[in-house]
Amino acid sequence: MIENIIEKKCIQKGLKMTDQRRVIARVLATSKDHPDAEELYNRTNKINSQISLATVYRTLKLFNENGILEKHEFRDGKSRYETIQKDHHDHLIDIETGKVIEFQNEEIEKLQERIASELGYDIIEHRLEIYAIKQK
Amino acid sequence: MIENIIEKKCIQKGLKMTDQRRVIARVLATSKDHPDAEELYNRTNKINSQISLATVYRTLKLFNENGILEKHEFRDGKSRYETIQKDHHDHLIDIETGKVIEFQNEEIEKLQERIASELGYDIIEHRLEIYAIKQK
DNA sequence: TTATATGCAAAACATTTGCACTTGA
DNA sequence: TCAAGTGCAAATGTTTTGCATATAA
Repeated sequence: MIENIIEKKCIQKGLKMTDQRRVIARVLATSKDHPDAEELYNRTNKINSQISLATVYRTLKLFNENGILEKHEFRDGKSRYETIQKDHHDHLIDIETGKVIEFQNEEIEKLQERIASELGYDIIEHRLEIYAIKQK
Repeated sequence: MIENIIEKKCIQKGLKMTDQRRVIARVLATSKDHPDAEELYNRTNKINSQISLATVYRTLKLFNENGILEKHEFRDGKSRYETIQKDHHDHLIDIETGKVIEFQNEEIEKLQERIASELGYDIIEHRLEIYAIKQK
């Protein structure tokens, strides 16, 4: 009985584990990029062709609502997903190749906290995306 | 002949000034919020009911491509527009009310430049959005 | 057993586009 | 005049949903 980190979280949350969810969880756990729904549909179907696109969408939504996945909307019109990591990071997107690079910067995090606090707010989440091109 | 700043920019860029574009430009120039296409359609139609939603979309795209408008995609599924200001700013979105607060922070800008540079990139644009709730 | 999940196809939603007609310069 | 802009309706692309059937617990 091979379990992955996502499946463990599902069980913790009391989510019913169907074959479809197990496969989607496995694909997500082993994806090191930021796939969209269609791409996940393609990847899961190589393992089990009984998974519909609708189920992929429903499962992504469920996992996102349960704090298992992060949903990103970079500027290409489709949502991309990533398993939630221990350490928060932001993204730099190469607008020529679409490549996504992750980075961390504690100082920026703190500055955001300070800005929100000065405006009388508590941060729920934030989004920092840098769209850039390779230096020539 | 009453002109606004947007209309001036259009003329500078050599864009043909139709009645529709003039009305849309006027509405944008006097909007202090971040309206979406449908909302702009409603506002322009109070002035001239001969403007179609398709033309609003086409004009927003045109203005955006010509550096007249900024297009934002906050997390509500529709694009919002704002005239480009002299000084760059980012946004804090009150997720309970939808209110958008603008803020500036030079330090964050510089940190981003440094991060991109260290990764070998030049920034084309960036997006920093803080989603927050009022402190209790 | 039974509430919940699924597949399928249709619907929803914001946005774009083809085409015939109109208009600004 | 005539290239460019417009209105309308149809098309698009992503995501959601209604409903009948299937399944985990």
